[in-house]
Amino acid sequence: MANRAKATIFDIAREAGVSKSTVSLVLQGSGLIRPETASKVRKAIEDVGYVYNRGAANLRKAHSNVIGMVINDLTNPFFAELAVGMERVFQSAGIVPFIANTAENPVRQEEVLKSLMEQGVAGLIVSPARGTTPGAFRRIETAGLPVVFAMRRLPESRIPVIAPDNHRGAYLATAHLIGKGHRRLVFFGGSSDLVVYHERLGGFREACETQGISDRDTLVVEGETSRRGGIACLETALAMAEPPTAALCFNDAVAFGAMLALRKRGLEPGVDFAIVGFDDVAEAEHYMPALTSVAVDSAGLGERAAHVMLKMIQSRTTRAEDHIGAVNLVVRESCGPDRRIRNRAAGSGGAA
Amino acid sequence: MANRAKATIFDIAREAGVSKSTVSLVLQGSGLIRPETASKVRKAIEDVGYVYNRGAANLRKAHSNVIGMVINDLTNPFFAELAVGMERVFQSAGIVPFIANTAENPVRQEEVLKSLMEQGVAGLIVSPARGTTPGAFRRIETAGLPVVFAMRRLPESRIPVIAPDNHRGAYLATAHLIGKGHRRLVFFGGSSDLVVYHERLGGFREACETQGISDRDTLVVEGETSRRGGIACLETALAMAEPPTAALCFNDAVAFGAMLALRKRGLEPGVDFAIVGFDDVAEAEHYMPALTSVAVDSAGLGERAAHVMLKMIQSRTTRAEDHIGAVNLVVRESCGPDRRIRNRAAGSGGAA
DNA sequence: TTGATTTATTGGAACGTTCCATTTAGTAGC
DNA sequence: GCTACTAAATGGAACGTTCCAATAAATCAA
Repeated sequence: MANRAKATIFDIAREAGVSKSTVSLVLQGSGLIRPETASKVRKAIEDVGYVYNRGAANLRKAHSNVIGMVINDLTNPFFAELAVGMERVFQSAGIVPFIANTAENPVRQEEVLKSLMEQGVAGLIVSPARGTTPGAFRRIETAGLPVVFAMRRLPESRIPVIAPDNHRGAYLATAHLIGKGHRRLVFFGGSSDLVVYHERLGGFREACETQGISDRDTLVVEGETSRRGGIACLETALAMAEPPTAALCFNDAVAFGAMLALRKRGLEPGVDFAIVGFDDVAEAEHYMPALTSVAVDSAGLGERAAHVMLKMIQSRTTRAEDHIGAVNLVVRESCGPDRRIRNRAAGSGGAA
Repeated sequence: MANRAKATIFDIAREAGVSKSTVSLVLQGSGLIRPETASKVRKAIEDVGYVYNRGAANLRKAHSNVIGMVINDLTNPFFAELAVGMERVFQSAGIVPFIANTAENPVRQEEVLKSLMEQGVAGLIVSPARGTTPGAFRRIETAGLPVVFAMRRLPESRIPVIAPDNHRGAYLATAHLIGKGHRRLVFFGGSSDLVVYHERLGGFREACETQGISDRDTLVVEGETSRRGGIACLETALAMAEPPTAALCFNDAVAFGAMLALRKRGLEPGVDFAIVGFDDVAEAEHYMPALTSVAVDSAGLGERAAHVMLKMIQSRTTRAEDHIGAVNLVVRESCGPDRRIRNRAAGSGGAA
């Protein structure tokens, strides 16, 4: 069985006593060949341990069946979820997604994109690394390859974007805190080189304005988007003269960090200080106390992105509509009312 | 710029006024071409927006520069870490790893492996899905493609394995619990269709035997390897007539679940009941209480697996030594001594 | 000057497939 | 028995590279 040199359709042809063209037809599941011939060929394929050479095929065929998925941080379950969502729909479309991780490194991203293109992918779904230069996708665009951005967008690009409604999510969360009676609010974590940051911060600010919280009572503490960053943010905030009583965090990791830091100081999250997260990762529900967070349905967005990509490939276009996914605030235990001014609050739905 | 039909080396050749062979040589960085000619060619490449067709190249070249990484569950940060470790070393070797997720589904795994082979990968690093049939890798083996298993092994396979020393890890953890004075121990989570399960359970059992804990005082509760599974395990264990006082959990997720369930019953993990996890994911350190766990260094194992693969490719072999990675127990706060029999314990290192 | 040697460049065949146009065999109509 | 058609199978060219052997140009030794 299985010679050293790998088998080709010619070997199969010889084995089955037909021509290479017939083998090719069988491989493609053409209805033109007689069933008996087909099964004879299929047996030969099995016997010689043949493996299809897609590279050779793509030389003649219009499009390949692989699409590339470029993710900025696979170790963040939030993005991993996104990838998994995409995979679900591609799988049922007979497309194989290859995932590559850029580890938030634009140089690495460049390499990965290049490699994916050379491999002849039919399309690209990208969650761009922080610090991606505006021109990074020019090559790809001029090559006419369909691309969609997921979760993140680039400042001035015309590439379609699939992302959650960050502004609204932040607005809802902030409004909730204000409704609970909080009057001194802080936004924790993130940094301004991310478009998402501005979107979320924008929602936070709008809610404050709308609901009559003055600028002097809102605070913004930038920081790493990690547990560690959250810890640092909380320390900073509580060191202030008139510290805030509630925080909207850039994401759940920051929120977990903040809660940790509260505990360390003997404060109880949700009682002594209200915390709201963003993304609603699986862990949020199981935390102690369970974290109130803005659910963005990343798997759903992944599916959406995959569908958009499928449609783009099918209609051979490189344009598509943006899709802003609905978000909703999942209220759990991490954000009770402001204890010190409980009486002042007209309070919408106020269990402690 | 950039015509519709994609540019080939012929287009570049015309543009630069040289032959296709010269262009090919430049592309490969051959030292044979005059520097001025080379830069002329490079300019042309830039001008026409050329993208290299690796499929065509692989038709003639011996080996491709992509290796496939097949992961059973990308949403588990533990495996994501593994992937990231591998990526680090491949990157510096000029190899592009494509990651594919099987979502613990053997059928999906089959598809993914097939696709990767068709793509002409140079090798495969696989963390096999639960329930993988013994024959699943026969095709690949007869094709002479180098494969290494990471983290998990298949019952009777000759494919090299890179994995942590599960037995020893479990032994260490169990011995630690016994040293703390616990006499009724339980093993939480996992199921017997995983080789890893038997390894870890084996370490647990050996420690119990060696240290004189009778079979009657040890308990095994199978369950999902998730938070949910951990919750269920704890409920089962505490419902018993003479419940255990300490648990070794199959992995950290199970441990988190168990701690959650303890809290729900008003019991304090680490004080009223000792919990040890396995894997030492990032979260373990930040939990409340911080989780004692067996650190396996998954990123390090990933790097190791990548190195082994590199060596296999280089020496054109399909054999390699197994590598069992060192583990160590990271003691934190989740496993104090048995309160009820504190006096009986000779106790090695016994802060509550 | 001539032949030998080195340096730079080139054309052609090959890689494993698909697709098209053609051939061959089989069936129906008359 | 002939033509007209359909169904099944086939050979050849093409896809975009790499590699090898061959050429052309430049340099050197005598």
